[in-house]
Amino acid sequence: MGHQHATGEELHTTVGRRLRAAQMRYSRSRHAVVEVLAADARPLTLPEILIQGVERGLAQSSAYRNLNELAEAGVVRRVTAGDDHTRFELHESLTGHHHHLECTGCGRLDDFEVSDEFEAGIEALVVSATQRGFVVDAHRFDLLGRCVACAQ
Amino acid sequence: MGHQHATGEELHTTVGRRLRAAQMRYSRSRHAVVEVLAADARPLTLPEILIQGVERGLAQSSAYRNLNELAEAGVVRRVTAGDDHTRFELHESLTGHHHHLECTGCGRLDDFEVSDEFEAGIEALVVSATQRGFVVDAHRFDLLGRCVACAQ
DNA sequence: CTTCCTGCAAAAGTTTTGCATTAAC
DNA sequence: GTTAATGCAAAACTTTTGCAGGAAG
Repeated sequence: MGHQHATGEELHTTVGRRLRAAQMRYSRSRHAVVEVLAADARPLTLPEILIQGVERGLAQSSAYRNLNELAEAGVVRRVTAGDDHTRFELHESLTGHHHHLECTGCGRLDDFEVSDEFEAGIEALVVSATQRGFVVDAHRFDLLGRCVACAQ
Repeated sequence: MGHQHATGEELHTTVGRRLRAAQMRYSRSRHAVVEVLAADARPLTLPEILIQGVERGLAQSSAYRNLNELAEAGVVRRVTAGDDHTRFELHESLTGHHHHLECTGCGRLDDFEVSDEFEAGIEALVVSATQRGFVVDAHRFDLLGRCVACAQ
């Protein structure tokens, strides 16, 4: 939903290609990680990934290792939020550029897309930062508040 | 620089008032934490705070405790970034609203102010999120890239 | 003086790593 | 068959907590 890759097959083909280009194998546990991440349009914590991954034979240490390796290969992106857990989502080159709604109650993040006008406005800020000698690669924009469940 | 409180005395008076209102004491170690945070216009990690704080008799466990308590009292704000360390800065009610430049090389964050037009553009997004049932309290906007030192 | 805060050391929680075994190609 | 990836258990780190002693008001 809202992903650039409509079918899972297409996604796995792309990921497989990208891993092979990095001399990495598309093993069963990496496949499981990608599958779990693709199932939700929001970043997941390691415990969340494990719940669904364990039944596909995914061990905790492999999950951590896979996520780091997949991030290095440009398949996964680390997402840092307000609580103790690092979160992970598929890379924007696979799902499209988006931002997040972060619930300060339960910690949950949901994907959130913004208007093109807003994205264009960011460009002016990039110029300003560049003038300070900062080389801009990306940006992060989140709205913080209460999700539907936590708003009571 | 860019802070609402020009003098340190004014800052400590405000902080002291805010703590007393919360039935908390402005102890020596809380004073040290505030002083260290006020000295830099960027969020600091706990190790960074300790380096300067130790010589003022600041213990690690007290630093963590103070930072959490000061955050609860609205004097300090937790800032989450890309690495393993939580960062802390003075609350925006003391320093003014701002955003951050985050270096993906060394992890450093620096304060960054944006135009009023950009801030106004965020309001439209808040409306959009509200329509999804999300109650917005705040926002976070960071530019990610390489700081002057890491850009080579 | 009474209550809150501190410091130490131990515990808790998340993430990483060493190494023998297994799976991918 | 080779080489890379896995799984287990142990280690490394960051952050929190219990409790006796000390400081703030």
